[in-house]
Amino acid sequence: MKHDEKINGAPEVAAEIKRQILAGTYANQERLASERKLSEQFSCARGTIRQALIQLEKQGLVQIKPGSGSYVTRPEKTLDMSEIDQARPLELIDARFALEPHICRLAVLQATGRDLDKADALLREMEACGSDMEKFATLDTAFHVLLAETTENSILIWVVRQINSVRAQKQWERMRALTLTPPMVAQYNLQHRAIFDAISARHPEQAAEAMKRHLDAARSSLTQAVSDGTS
Amino acid sequence: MKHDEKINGAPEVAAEIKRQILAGTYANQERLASERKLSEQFSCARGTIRQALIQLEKQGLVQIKPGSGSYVTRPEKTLDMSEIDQARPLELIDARFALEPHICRLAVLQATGRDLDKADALLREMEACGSDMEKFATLDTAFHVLLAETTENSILIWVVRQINSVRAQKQWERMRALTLTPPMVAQYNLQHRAIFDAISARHPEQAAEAMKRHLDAARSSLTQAVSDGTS
DNA sequence: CTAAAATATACCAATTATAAACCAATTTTA
DNA sequence: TAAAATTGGTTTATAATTGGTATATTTTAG
Repeated sequence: MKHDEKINGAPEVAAEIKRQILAGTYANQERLASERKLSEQFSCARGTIRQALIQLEKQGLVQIKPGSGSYVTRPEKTLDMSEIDQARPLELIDARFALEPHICRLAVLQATGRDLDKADALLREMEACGSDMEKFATLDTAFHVLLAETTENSILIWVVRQINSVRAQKQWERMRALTLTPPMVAQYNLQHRAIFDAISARHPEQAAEAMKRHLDAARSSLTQAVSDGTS
Repeated sequence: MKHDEKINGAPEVAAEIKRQILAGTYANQERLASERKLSEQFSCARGTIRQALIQLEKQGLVQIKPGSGSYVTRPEKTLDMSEIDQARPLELIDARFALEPHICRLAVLQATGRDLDKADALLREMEACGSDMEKFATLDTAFHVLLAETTENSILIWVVRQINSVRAQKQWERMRALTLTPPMVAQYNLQHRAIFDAISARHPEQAAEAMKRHLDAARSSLTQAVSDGTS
């Protein structure tokens, strides 16, 4: 694989090498090409390569040894927020499958009249927002966060908020545009109402099952959208 | 993907660049194209690009460095652990009740021979660590994190790691001292082994049920320790 | 028609990139 | 073991690029 790519500027070079390292092009502790070779591959001066490598060393991705070379030092898979916000939609669905049914069970045990009133208000808004998909998506997020808040479990509340902060931006708008059709909105409204009714009636397992059906529907529309997009 | 998009007006240009930044087109701290290049891409005058960038700088999305370039300054998502690092033990158990049974189901679908070998090694270490409760606690955490990693779901991995980082804190040491008795360790070892066996046998629901029994035991010992402490 | 916005152009100052040469440490070779 | 080759570390001067600014013209909107 040749790299006669036209990349100008130390930041761009650093980004490219970083991409290669994270993509697994180099093994850990492997010595990458000398600064002079790299300057040829990237068609830039050695000083530019040098600045890029120094930048990468500050990030802890490489270790520069004088007289020897630069070595990849990929310490460990450190998952910070920057990596989970590139999570794939199906990963998110799986995570929600893990969390939200049990959140429903806990919500049944903890829900107050106030909680139910707020949820009911959200549902009415959702059912009334017609073809405004972005508004529906916002309210949908609010509904699921509200369920988490109902549990009064600070960890669950925090996790659901973090996950939904991922969903609130990025390429998820495009995904919503593909999956959030009026019929799906109608189905979601019915399923939300089923969840709400089960919680109101204090039936933990019914609520959990209703949530599973809801997530199943979300997963189906997602996989269908993906298969449609790739066919 | 070329950007010969017909966009007229500084506000529109600013909106488009903002969209690209928020959509993740640019990495954080990445230098975007020079004002002259951007003016070509957007087919507009440099002054228009300039106004757009100045507007974005006021919004804190980019930082303009004279003579250097414009850099994306998307503020790092600060994962504010302050809300959960004082979570009560029972909240943690509930959160794990939500997450880990389903993680077991997913682990059954994803587990490789390597994963099972690593898990088995951890279990043997745990079974061999006798009365070294701190060592057992560390390995126990590693085991549950390993299950999450087996799912290859970056969100679940991240959540479990975050939750376990809470569990590693000081106040939990005292809790472990109260709950981690040799009989409990023996029980946990049996339950861990049951979880492992169910995953090895590719029985999702058995694995999930084994995990529920494990968490039930942890909850029981916790509530008992609390009632003993307060009586 | 008028005023605001966008364009086109030119120039300045700061930063960055380039190229070459030389040093010191390491690795390879004889 | 010693010499040779390679590598990162540094300096220097020069060239290219970039944002900052000003001006005049053209286009657009009211």
